[in-house]
Amino acid sequence: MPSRPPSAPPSRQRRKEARPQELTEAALALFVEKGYAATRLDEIAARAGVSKGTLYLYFDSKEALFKAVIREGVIPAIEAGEAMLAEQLDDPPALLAAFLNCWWEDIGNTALGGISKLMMSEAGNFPEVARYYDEEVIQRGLALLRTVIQTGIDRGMFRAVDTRYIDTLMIAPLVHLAIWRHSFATCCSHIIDPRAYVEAHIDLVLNGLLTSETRKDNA
Amino acid sequence: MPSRPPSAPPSRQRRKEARPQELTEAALALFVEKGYAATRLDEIAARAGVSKGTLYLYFDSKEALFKAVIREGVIPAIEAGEAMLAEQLDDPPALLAAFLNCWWEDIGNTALGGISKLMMSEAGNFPEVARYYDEEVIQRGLALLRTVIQTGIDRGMFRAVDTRYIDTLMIAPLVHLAIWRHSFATCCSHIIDPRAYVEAHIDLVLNGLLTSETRKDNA
DNA sequence: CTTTAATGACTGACTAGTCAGTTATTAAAG
DNA sequence: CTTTAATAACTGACTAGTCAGTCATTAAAG
Repeated sequence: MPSRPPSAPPSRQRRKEARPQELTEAALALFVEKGYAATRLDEIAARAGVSKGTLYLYFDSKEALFKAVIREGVIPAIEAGEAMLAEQLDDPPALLAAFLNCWWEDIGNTALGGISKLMMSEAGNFPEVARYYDEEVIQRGLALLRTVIQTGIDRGMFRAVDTRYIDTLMIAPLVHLAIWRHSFATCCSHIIDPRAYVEAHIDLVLNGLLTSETRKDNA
Repeated sequence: MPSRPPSAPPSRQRRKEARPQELTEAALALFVEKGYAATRLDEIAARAGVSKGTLYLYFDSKEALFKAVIREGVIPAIEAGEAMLAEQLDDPPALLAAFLNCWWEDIGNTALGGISKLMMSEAGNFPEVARYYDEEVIQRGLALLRTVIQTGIDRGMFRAVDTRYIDTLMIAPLVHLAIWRHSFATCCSHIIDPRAYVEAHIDLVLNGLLTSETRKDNA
């Protein structure tokens, strides 16, 4: 065994840098699958390829690990949402469709979709985390949606619907699908094609929002 | 101890008849609030006003209790759904609106709404129960919805939308609200007015389904 | 290059506490 | 007295969290 590789350490067992993320990833998967209380720390450690003791080198407690899982998973979600905000508001219907499509592709269809289920399940057991999640993720995301729809209404392209809950109504079927895939989908046959589902949803709500003048009927 | 009270036993401690339901009610409330694994049998028994030992007189195990909670809660749901089927199909739009309203009032807004959350959370841990619930509740309910919508399409009142997931899309926002009220609603301010929410949903999807000829625009 | 010392990531056996499930006992009802 | 609903103390399995020790790696010394 001569000289060490110049730059990259080849296959080490020590991964101080990577460990926390490996652990939170493993924890997320298991928390989503089995729930917080039913997941043992030994399992999480094993899935991450370390021992339970190692887990405690990076996280003070099971609860601290849970919080880290949420916070770490949520930061990309916020960033993804804010990135979408950067788009122009020139064409509200197209922007709404794009927003819903992107939400599914970048959030619902990724590990973040599992966080939706996890938070719904555990909100009651972790009120502080739930409040954080509500304020930093849900309310922010809904505000983006509301802006798009309000613009559409202001420009006379969308009907003057009740705007109090229209944002929630837009996203609910997508969240529902994300949750479904982490619950019943794992044990029941009834398979859903996400693409077709999202497309059908967008078709439905766009036609529900558009005024009779703006919509191009296909009936 | 002379003669007993003529008709009603006044205040007994023994309630063989009523116990099972009292226990499943208590269990449902706690399972929904905290999740299955995080709920202790002592708590359930205490909430039902008995000791843990008594619980074992009526249910063999925690899992058996869980199954009883679901089965007992689900029977009324099936019956309520089937009752709605009995209605005529004369006016699909009105029937769809009635169905969604009734679902919220009779299911989402009752203890059954909690079962939605519970099953979503625990489906992975109880695959057999999930399959039972899927077949006996979800699929049956969706079939009813699909019938209504298909009739509307056949009669030219609804657009010829993709019917594969339209049933799920109709009910998803209501299930979402039911789950929300048993999760984030318990710890986050953001209050939702169910009536207005359901009404806004019906308005949106009816306008999304109706053809341009049939819909009366309010824009 | 080889040896020695130091480091710290990692381990797994252990402790303390929790909780599902059991059972010996009590007491009410017939 | 017998039967049965109910209890409360008990047990054993399981798991969150701890800690004394291991070992791969690095760096200094010879």
